[in-house]
Amino acid sequence: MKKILDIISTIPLFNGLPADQLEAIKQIAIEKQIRKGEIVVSEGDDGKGFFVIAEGRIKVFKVSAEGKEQILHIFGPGQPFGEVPVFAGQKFPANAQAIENAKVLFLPRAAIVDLITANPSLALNMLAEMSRKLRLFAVQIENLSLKEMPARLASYLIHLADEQGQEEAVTLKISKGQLASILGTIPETLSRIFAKLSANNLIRVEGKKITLLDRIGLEDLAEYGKEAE
Amino acid sequence: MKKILDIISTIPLFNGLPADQLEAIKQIAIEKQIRKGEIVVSEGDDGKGFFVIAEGRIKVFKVSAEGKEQILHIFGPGQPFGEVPVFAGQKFPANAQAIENAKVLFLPRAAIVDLITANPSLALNMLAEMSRKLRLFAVQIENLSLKEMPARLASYLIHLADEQGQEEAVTLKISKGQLASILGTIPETLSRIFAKLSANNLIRVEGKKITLLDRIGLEDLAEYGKEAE
DNA sequence: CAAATGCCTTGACTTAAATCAAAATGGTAC
DNA sequence: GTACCATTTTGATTTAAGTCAAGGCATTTG
Repeated sequence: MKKILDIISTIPLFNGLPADQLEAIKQIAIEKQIRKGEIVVSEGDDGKGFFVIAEGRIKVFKVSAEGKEQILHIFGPGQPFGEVPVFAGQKFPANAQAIENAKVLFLPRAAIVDLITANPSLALNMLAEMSRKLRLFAVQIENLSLKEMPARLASYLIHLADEQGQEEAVTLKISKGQLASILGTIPETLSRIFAKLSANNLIRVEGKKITLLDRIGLEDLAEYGKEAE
Repeated sequence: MKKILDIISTIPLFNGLPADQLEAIKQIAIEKQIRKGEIVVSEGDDGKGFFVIAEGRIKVFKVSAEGKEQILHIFGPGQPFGEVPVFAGQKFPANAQAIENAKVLFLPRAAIVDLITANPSLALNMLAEMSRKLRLFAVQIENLSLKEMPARLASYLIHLADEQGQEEAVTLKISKGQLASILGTIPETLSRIFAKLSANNLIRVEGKKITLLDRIGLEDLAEYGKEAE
């Protein structure tokens, strides 16, 4: 159990802020415990501030009329979410739910706007954060619209390997059902795609551990939507 | 043919800036004429600054290995684009091409960062701009992943009606082929969906003029993916 | 240990949308 | 007016992915 100030000082968004400003953030931050499964915000809620995760993970997602879920992001410790309504409009554009027990800091809108006004480096950090999210969304749109499921899964596995700094094996940190929701499909289909890539000797699946047997083949699949000849 | 300063002073992004700062922007802005069809930036290009449109329209899009296009945005006069690499990473995440003869202002990275640092209101305007884009992307992901084509088209038409302040008839400002690319499909499919909605008396299509015959029915279709009983 | 629950996989079938091909339409140039 | 090019529409077919249903596996819980 860390102190709030320790948490705040390690959050990338607040990098470069002088100590007195970190102290100011501590003063305005409201700590909140969230249990696994709990809804943090619902689409359409008024956004009176945004959140930074201290512990645990939060998924941000949309739901269709039939109940199908599309995950937009999964955020972990140190990451902010829910900034959109702070700066434009006022409603949250999606839902957020804890997928683990979590602790978040809530930063009220007015205070944050003041801080950004007073601290150019905070403004630039925030712009960098939103730019990264825009980039990720652009990739997600590309994947959903222009790639078939096998290519999407291959992309995801490569991305995961890079992220984990692994060459040959990656570990899923989420359930396969949630992976399906990230990739824009359903568990049945994902299961079949896993089976297909395994049959083609591109990967080996052992529970949550995925071994990348043929990195080149996966990259071709991710890029061109079919295996190299 | 307007003067640069006139253009700059009417751009929402620069709202609230003092006259001397507008003058400073004018000094750093580089004017560029772009002919219809010309590529402004390609995915992967180094981003040494971003653009603001003075005249004309620019589409921002991704392309698949097979050549299918997904339009992410179409921007018009007064709108900035290409900010992502200014604040995070340095490569453009997508392509941009003029769909009309256009004039853009290019704002070099270093100068813009200085301006934002010096002007909190510019920082907040920029954050608002990026927040709007994030919101639009979230909607686009929702549409691509969770809605079928008829629902997507219905959503788009309603959105267009709101935007144009029209109750009953909207005018497409783009070709149907490009609309298909916005909606994540191909012209053949879009044409069939138009025919289907027409057959169900939800709309009447006369070239680029679409009459919304049954707003309630369209809203139900957009929301639930089927017509009301 | 057995039962129950959640998660994942497999099978048979349906369906929305893409593909391929061709015709129709509309505007522009000569 | 006729020819040409773009764009859009229509038709026949294929295909990727979703649906529905059932079964397997594993983990937790009484």
